[in-house]
Amino acid sequence: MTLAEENYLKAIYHLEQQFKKGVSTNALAEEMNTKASSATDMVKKLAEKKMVTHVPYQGATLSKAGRDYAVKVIRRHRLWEVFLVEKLNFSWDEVHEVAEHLEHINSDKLVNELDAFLEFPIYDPHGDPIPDKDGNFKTVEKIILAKAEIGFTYKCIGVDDTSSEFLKYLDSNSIGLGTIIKILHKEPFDNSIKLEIEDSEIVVSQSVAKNLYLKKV
Amino acid sequence: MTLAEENYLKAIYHLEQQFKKGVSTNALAEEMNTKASSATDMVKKLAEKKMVTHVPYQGATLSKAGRDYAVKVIRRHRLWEVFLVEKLNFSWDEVHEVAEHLEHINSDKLVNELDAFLEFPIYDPHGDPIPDKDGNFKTVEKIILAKAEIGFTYKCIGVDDTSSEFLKYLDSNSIGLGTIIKILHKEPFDNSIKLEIEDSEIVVSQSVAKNLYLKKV
DNA sequence: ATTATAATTTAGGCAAATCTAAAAATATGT
DNA sequence: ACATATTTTTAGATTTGCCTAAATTATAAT
Ligand SMILES: [Mn+2]
Ligand SMILES: [Mn+2]
Ligand SMILES: [Mn+2]
Ligand SMILES: [Mn+2]
Repeated sequence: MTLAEENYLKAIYHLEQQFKKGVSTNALAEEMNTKASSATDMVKKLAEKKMVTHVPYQGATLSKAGRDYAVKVIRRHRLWEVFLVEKLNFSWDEVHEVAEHLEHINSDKLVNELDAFLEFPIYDPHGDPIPDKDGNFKTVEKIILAKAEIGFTYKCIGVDDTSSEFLKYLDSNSIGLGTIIKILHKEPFDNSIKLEIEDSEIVVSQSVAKNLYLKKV
Repeated sequence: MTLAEENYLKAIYHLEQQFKKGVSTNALAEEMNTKASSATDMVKKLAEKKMVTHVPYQGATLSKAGRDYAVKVIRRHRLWEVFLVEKLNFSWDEVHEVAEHLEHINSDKLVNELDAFLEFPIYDPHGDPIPDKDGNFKTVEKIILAKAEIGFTYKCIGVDDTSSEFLKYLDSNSIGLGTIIKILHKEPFDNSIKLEIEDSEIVVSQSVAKNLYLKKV
């Protein structure tokens, strides 16, 4: 598996969560920051390698082998993110880019020893679950802030967007994993939401509301 | 700098130590396990990027920029080797291959934090010096076992060949960094050498004698 | 000083991953 | 149902790093 193939597998995996059907060429191209024609080429290559099934014009779906491989790359990515934060003083907005490269180093001993060194972490710095050596992980029960109910209290347990910009925004508003958030008001006009965080009130936009994962407490 | 370019720069750097003159195309091709025509192509590319100077038919020489870059990659390589041995339970014969990949991840923060996390090590697991953040490192005073003098006592401080086969051979003969070795006899017939190591005597071949670095004690 | 040998470069091609532009298939709206 | 819009695929190029085979240059031997 080449570096590009691994990145495409991961992208297809993530997109399958959203669009339950086959992953469309356009969606894949957008996720990979390439053109649709490039996505088509790669999907055909992955199909030849039995990593995806591809019905022309109907999108791509991961095979068992493809999903297993994607989970393996995701395991590496998230373990390296933990390493960077826990051991090398990276903040959660700095790890993604570097992990994007580290995830492609293919050595079982490396990954499994890293896992042990980190004492088998279950979540990465963004609240995402880390698959174990056999690819198993618990799916996290979570709702998006946009769908939280007024008057209830939630705990922040994850983010969808892991861009540096979004994470720095959260930092500057004292929002992180574990932060307790009470929903005060939802503004129908622009879908913004007023929150209470540690006795102070803030209003967040719709794009924030769609990228923050919560759990009822 | 691409991955291939970085590997070529490192190879040229290492070959410059031996052949003080320009590095020949054939030597470079052999080091890189490619063909001479490929080496020529890459040398021309590196020359365009001002990383080497290339006089056709006369070999390649690193420029200041090229040497600095090579040292940077070597720093990364050796730091990761220390990490693998010190933190992830790798043995000295397992680290090279993985470090060969890790060395290409280009993040100053990553490398400098790793350096600090490892408490600024000076030598890698094979006794090679680790350049600091500014590319400075002490050259190690060392002689090759083949040139050691009969009757004198030495300390093993490095290896030239870092292949798994050679390092495992050393392990099985209780030779490692720091091992004290007395030269008992040099056999002119096949250039083998009889050594005393911790009260036991062993005979090593010429190829071993050319790959072990010693320091008089 | 030629000639033979060895080293190096050039020429032409290939596979991976990308692109633009054009063609084909699917989806949508009235 | 059919024209239009959108999505997807194909066709043809490009770049990187590698190859083989052939031509060129340098080195060694007589
Ligand atoms: Mn990646
Ligand atoms: Mn993450
Ligand atoms: Mn390398
Ligand atoms: Mn080493």
